[in-house]
Formats: sequence, C-alpha cells, structure tokens
Amino acid sequence: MEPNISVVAGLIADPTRAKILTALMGGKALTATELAIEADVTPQTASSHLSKLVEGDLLQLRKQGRHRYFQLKGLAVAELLEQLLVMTTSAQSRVQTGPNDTRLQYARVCYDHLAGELGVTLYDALVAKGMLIDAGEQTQLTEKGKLYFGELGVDVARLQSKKRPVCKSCLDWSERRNHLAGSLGQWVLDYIFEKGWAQRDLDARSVSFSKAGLKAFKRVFLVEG
Amino acid sequence: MEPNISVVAGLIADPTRAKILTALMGGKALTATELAIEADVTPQTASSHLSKLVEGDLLQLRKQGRHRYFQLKGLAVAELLEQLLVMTTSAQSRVQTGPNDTRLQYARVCYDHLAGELGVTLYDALVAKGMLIDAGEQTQLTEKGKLYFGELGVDVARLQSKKRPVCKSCLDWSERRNHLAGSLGQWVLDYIFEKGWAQRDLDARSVSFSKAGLKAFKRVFLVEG
DNA sequence: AGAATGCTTCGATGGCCATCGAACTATTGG
DNA sequence: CCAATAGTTCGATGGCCATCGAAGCATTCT
Repeated sequence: MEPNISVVAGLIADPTRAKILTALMGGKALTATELAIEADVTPQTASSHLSKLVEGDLLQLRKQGRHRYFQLKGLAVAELLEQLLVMTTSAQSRVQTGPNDTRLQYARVCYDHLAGELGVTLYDALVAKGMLIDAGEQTQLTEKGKLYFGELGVDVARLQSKKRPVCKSCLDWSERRNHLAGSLGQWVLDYIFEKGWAQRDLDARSVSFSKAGLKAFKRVFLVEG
Repeated sequence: MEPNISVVAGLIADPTRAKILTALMGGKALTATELAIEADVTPQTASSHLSKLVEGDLLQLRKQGRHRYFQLKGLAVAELLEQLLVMTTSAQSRVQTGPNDTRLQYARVCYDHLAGELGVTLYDALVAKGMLIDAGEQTQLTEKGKLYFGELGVDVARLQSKKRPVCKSCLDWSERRNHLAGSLGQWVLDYIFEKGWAQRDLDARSVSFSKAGLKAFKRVFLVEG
C-alpha cells in the first residue's frame, strides 16, 4: 500500500548511511571524501550510499569545482532525524552548547564578502526575517528585503542593473554552509568597514570586530543574541 | 558511533513491519493474527516481526487470555511515523484518492487524538477563538481556554499535573498543518466517542461521524460552517 | 479429556545488498 | 601536456534476513 515509508526508513537503516546523515545534521555541507572518512568506509562505498541518498531525496548535491558537497535536503529530513534521535536517546538530556558569542567573532573575508561563522549567521538571520529566500543555490531578495536594504542606503535598482547577481549563496570554506555573496554581500562588507565596526587583520583575510562594532552589526542586521 | 538510529530505522524499513506499524497508528490494539492478515503474511512471519518490534521498543505487548495485543509504544513512535508520512507524501503528487482515502483525510485517529481535515479545523477554530495560542510546537492553553474546557467537564488541573503535555501540536500528514495532540487532544477524541458523535471504522484509523454528531461536534467546539 | 484456536520456535531457502579491488572519468595545477 | 586529486562505475564476494513449512506450546471451548 505505502512502501514509501519503508523506503525512506531503509535509507536510514544502514549504519554507514546513518553515520553520513548524522554527520550532516550540523547543517554543514561535506564532500564525498570527508563523508567516507567520517563513516569509515572506502570512497567507492560512500559514493554508492550517497547516490542512493540523493536518489531518495534525503540529500541535496551541490557540485563545486571538483568537489561534490552534500547536505540534508530540506528541514523535514533534519526533523525526521531529530525525531529518531529523540527516540533513541531517551534518558539523555539535550544540553545546548554554552554562550557562543565568543565563537561568533570568528569572521573573515571571502573574496569580497563576509564569511566565517558570522557570515553564516547573517545569512540565516536575513532568511529568518524574510529578507532573503533561500532557494538552493539561487538566493532571492524579497520585496521586504529590498525595502529594508533601501533604507540602509543601498541603491537596489543600480545593483540589479549590473551583470553580477545581487544575491548569491556561497558555500563557506570553514562552515560549509551558505553565506551571502553577490553584489549585496559585497555591499555589506563595505558597510562594515565604512562604519568602522571592524578592520582587516594583518593576514588580510580575517576580520576583527570591535566590541561595539559587533553589537552594532548585530543590531542593524537583525542577528539575534 | 550511534547505530541506534539505524536500528530503529531498520525496524521500519521492512515493508511488512511498516504495514504493521501503520495499521497500529489508529491507536487501537490489534492481535498478532489480525496484524498478520493486515500485512498479508503468515502468522509465523508476523510473529517474528512482532517480537522484533517489541524488542526494539516500538511496540508494547499486552497478553490477554490466549490473545496477544500489540500497540504502539508511546507517543514518540506515533510521531516518528507521522514524520515519515509527512516526508513521503510531500514527495509525490496528491492523486489516487479513493473513497477510503477521502474518509481518512477528513477525520482519522492519530494515535489517541483527532487528525485529518476535521482535526486541523478544530485546532484552527480553537486558536481563532483564543482558547489556544499556537507557539510552534509547544501550544499553550489560555486562561479563557481553561475556563471553556472546564465547563465542558475537563479537570484541567489534573491534566496539568501529569507528565504528558496538555496541549501539543502534531503535524498532520495529509493536511500538513497542526492539529491538537497532548492529553487535551486525547480528551477531545474520548469525548467524541463518549457522546456517540462518531465511531471508529473497520480499518481502525478513520473516524465516521453521524450527521447529527458532526453538527454537535461543530457546535460544541466552535467550528464554523 | 479432547479438539480447536492463537501463537511461537526451528530450520531451510532464497534474495537482497553492503563492501571493496580494479579500472575509469573529471577537474585542477603546474 | 603530465601529474595529482576527487569521485565514479563495474563485478565479485560474503553476510544478513524475510519468508514459510513443520512442529511445538498455551489457552479456551465443549
């Protein structure tokens, strides 16, 4: 009648695939090789599992150069795995990690926009507030977002007239999650330096926020915490 | 690291066991033979599966005379199955709605509370009338709601003293919207049967309202139309 | 007590599938 | 171009397990 649920369950039932899925629960995208190492199998075996998981709509594949990044496909998959974890870790309390404000300060430049944990947080916050729509690789700026950035002083129409996409999600090197790229991402980084919230470090890649600058950044860009 | 989740998933992965589990989603306890017929296998095969499901803490066994009654063990199991149904029904188009399916979609039992279109309508109506506050997964019963249900004969204080949450929203697999779970949801379903407004169908999941019963239900629980 | 019903255990069979070695394709970097 | 890295497909192997026939245990009915 409905073998579908057993098909999905069957995908999770294999211990190796379960390891792959739980490894991806952090939200980070991982490469095929990394997942093979994580699951402690050869690349061939991992490849077989990964294609099945993609075929079964549990994972999403994003090709980037010679790498293939995998991540959980949609919130429903993560929730399903959560539910399974709830079942199996009955007595274990789910303790959240402590204040992550200190770790949040890790930030660096990716080409011309903000990357690192803070970049990812920014991206997530803008999506959560309805400014952006995360549609896989193609990120959309909503009408609400246009208004919001317009009030901050962005000439949205001018950005849109250029060839370069306004919004683009870029897979983060360290976080392996989306952060904001495109001309809007560039604008945000420029804005940060312009306001004096932060400055480039000597290695020219990492970005140091001042205490007040970080606070202002979070306030203006709707990042909670 | 944690093969537990693959173990649980493996229990659901077998099509026969999946049939058994979905048959038990009605909340009604069924005998081993009934489940064998439902899953279309011999009693020996069903027995093997059932012992595994009990061993894996997905089913609860109750011996009664020469019968062995099985039912889902706890709400978490039912929620896990619901979550799987949410995943699998979202992937495929909404066709194939025979007469039995439409009945199931209108009103059915989800473990121990009312689900389907009518369940969702009830939930929405209670929220609209200010009896409940929809706050994500944790639904709140308002003071007004406590008064209202108190007049219907609910011992709210007793429900609150129990471990199980009074209100809880449960995602409906056909409607994909919240319906009322928790001990209050259980009370509502009991009330419906107690008043004779409806009765369980043969398939043990769908709920048949009489014409007068439906009218009374809508009147008492503030559902418009 | 004897028969019937409900259910389980045992053992054999057959099919599915996870795994890895070997060989291949694809992308990057000198 | 060649070398290196990333990942895939193919084929063989081995193990796990769902299934059911046969037989056994348990409970109830008459």
